Amino acid sequence: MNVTEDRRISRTKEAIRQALVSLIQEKGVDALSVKDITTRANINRGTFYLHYKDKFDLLDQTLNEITHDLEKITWEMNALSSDKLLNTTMLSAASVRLFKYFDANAPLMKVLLSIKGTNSLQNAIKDIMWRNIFEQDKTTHIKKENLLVPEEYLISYIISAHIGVIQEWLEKKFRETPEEMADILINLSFRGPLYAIGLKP
Amino acid sequence: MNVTEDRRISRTKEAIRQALVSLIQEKGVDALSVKDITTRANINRGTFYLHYKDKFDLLDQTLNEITHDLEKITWEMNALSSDKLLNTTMLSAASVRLFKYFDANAPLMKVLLSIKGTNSLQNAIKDIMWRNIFEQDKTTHIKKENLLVPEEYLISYIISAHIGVIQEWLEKKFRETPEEMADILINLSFRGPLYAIGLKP
DNA sequence: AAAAATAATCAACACGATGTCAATTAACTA
DNA sequence: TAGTTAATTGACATCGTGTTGATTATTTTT
Repeated sequence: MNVTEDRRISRTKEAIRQALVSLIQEKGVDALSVKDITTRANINRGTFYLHYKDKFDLLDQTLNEITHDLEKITWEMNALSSDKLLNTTMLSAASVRLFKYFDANAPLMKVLLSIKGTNSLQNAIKDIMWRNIFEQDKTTHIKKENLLVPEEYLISYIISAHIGVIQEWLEKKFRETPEEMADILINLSFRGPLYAIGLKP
Repeated sequence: MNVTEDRRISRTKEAIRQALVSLIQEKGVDALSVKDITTRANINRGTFYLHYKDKFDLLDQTLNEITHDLEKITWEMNALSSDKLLNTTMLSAASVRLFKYFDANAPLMKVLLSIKGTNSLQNAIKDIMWRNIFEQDKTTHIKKENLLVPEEYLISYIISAHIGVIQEWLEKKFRETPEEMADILINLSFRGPLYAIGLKP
């Protein structure tokens, strides 16, 4: 078996990806046809179907690639952390790295983040965050018997809050730097939104 | 000018609404055609176009009606509150009322909540919550100069968190009661997620 | 460098959904 | 009951879809 992909395939897929991104920015993901994509990508419409079943399959595969990227990043960041402690410095560094990735792929991330369902980026991020923040061999350990509310709602609350902030950021024309965003997110998470408001001392 | 709508129109729109809801549950909103809807609604396809421009227009108008309902509910709840104080009892009652509405319209709410963009239910809820929680003539007043993080991120964080919990709830087969959900949400909001985890004393 | 393998192109096809229209029928309102 | 308005019907052109078989072009292998 051969590991290297045929160059023609790489080129085609790359062209499709670029067309997808640019067209999403222009007309959104709903009003977007296979024909649009292939025309923009300068490839035959039939070629598209050699690689993807339909538009949704393309989005699915794209989602998988992005998810893989994100997992790789968090994995690498974890490897960097010498001690098994969950400290703010490490978290901040990881956040910056992720925000940079989001920034570089903003148009795609916007669309993928807005898709719900079992096989969504939201869920993928949910899994990644859960693994990296709560299920690690670190000092902070959550005891389920201590939970005041059902686990799933706690997760949804925290993850949705974070994704909401990221989405707000992605929609901006002039975005804060990844470093600033990491600060903001850590502030909100650790001091809490009520503190950030100024209600809690 | 006549205020009462022609009965035929009411019937047609009602049939379309019902067809929309049932079909959304079966095949989702993406794989859903005007033909599907009109067939299920037992009306002529042409009739659909007498009332809506296309599928998205139908979703838009539906969104507007839902938004209107929600605004009416919060308005009524506010009127009930005799004093101008923002107390937990009132908040809880309002939450219960809203959760009941979500419950009764679950299939539709699921879809509408998953739609992003300027004209989305997410944004409508954002506006409503903002008006009702932060901008009222009550004791709690937020001073923008006290904010630790930019206002928009704070809003996104809080609103997204709440919507995330609601969505998690809507996806369940056997849902907690509106009363239980109101408790959960108030617990998360006022004591904070970290407290709910058991990390904060 | 030639041969073998495989990807991309092209043209054509049937199919289904879309949006519109004019003429007709049916139902509602006043 | 008369007048108004909504719904139906059948038809139409248009567009995107997904597939196919034959052909060309490019890449990989030997």
